[in-house]
Amino acid sequence: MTPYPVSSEDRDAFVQSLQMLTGRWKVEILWMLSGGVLRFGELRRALPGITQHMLTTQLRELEAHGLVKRTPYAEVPPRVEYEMTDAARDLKPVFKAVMVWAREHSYLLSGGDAAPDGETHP
Amino acid sequence: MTPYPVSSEDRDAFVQSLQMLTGRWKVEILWMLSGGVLRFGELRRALPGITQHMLTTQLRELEAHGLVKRTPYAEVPPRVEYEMTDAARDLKPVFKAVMVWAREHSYLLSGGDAAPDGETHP
DNA sequence: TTCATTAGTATGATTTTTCATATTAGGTAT
DNA sequence: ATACCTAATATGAAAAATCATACTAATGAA
Repeated sequence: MTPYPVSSEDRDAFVQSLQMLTGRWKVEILWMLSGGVLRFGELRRALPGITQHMLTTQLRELEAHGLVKRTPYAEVPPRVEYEMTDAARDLKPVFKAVMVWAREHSYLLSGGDAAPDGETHP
Repeated sequence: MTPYPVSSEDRDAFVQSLQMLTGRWKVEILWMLSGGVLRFGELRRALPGITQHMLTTQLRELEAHGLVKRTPYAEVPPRVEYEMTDAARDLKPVFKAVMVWAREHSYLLSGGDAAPDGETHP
């Protein structure tokens, strides 16, 4: 009915999903957490350059979007553990699809060094 | 070798690919262009709320990233046509993977109305 | 001549995002 | 009592993204 291959509802869902991953450190945080549970300080040390404030806010946003689970312990000094949710783990096919695309079109990415069409260096 | 399921190079490629689609109007522009070639003014009218300046800059960024092709004609008044590139069309599997995820986890998205686990309202 | 049209560019304001630094609470160890 | 440790908050500055408005060039139509 529309000239477009997808509905505008689907487009909106796509935009929303994209926004869950939009943020200076979110993908890197998820990448770290894909290795297992980490506490706040470990995450901080694993992400050189991030400030405490940014780590807190990015984690809170990920948590609000249901991609990260936060577990505080009633201890002193405080201990708070972070881990991926199942929803975040289910993003793997998305990640894979992007990687397939990125490999196919690596010439569009900076830092890489491939030619547009099955071309290798002589 | 690493505790992570993907390499940091893959993570960087993922981040870069994501950034190509990051921008207030980029997905909506691509969505419009998925219906076929459009000239600047048509695109502008099709995107209520966008300013000329934003449309220009978003299109230029998409073009620089190889997702949009720009074809200016030497006419007066000027005519410039925009269309998706093959690379942009190849993003379809990514779009599909995100949609599968979004449907599975629609309770995480705002605007929707599904329950977390195969639950419907009584 | 004057006006209308189109795809921009110029300029500045506003909003959002990110960064930098300091401070806090409350137990534990000394 | 004092210093220490951790996760977090407070505050303000800087940078980036977005928005709002006005202006331009060149030709054809009136």
